[in-house]
Amino acid sequence: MKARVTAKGDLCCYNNARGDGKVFSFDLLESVDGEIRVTCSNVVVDCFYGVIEVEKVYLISKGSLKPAQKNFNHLKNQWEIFLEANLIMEHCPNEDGSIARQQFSIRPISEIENVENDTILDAIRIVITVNPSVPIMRKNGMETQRRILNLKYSSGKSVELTLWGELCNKEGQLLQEMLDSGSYPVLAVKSGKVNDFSGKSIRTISSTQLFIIQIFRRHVD
DNA sequence: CCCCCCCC
Repeated sequence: MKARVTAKGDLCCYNNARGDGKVFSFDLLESVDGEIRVTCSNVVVDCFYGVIEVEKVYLISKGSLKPAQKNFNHLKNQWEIFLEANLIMEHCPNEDGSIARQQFSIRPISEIENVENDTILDAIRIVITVNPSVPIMRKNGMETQRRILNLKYSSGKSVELTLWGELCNKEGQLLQEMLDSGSYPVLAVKSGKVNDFSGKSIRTISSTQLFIIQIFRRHVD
């Protein structure tokens, strides 16, 4: 397949009953078949973890298909690819415009109120407020950052989006600067999680990605 | 072939 890397996971080293190992996953987008997660381990990690870059297009052969692990993988695909040491992977230096940078599965505007808690969804909304980042002590004693935004939901309504961790810094800071300077960014949220604390809201998880896809200037009469 | 998602 020829596909673009849309996300790259962290390198995980583990030690369990079967011994030591390392593993990492990345996500691919193909122009016809859409998105799929790829996982590889050990010697394949050594060859490719440092090489694979988000947004680049690769030709990949000889991966094996297996059912998607829906607990960890929220992509719209019932399959995953596992790459073993016999894989063939090469970078396509000619950018292929037929493959998007990311794929979003947007639900109808009225739907979020009826979406079940913990659902993973995508959303494309105008950001109408951005609160400062604040430190939060997690239940495990580790400190993290939290930043609450409001996304325009329908006329007169907004839905809260809570950013956690690193997303508060680069992306959250940029969004705050845009609002402060009189712009309304349109934010695409890939893989946000629906929360049910005093009404429905959305929060980021570690696989959430944020994209600013358009910017409106504030209207002045 | 690991990770199970953070605060009120």
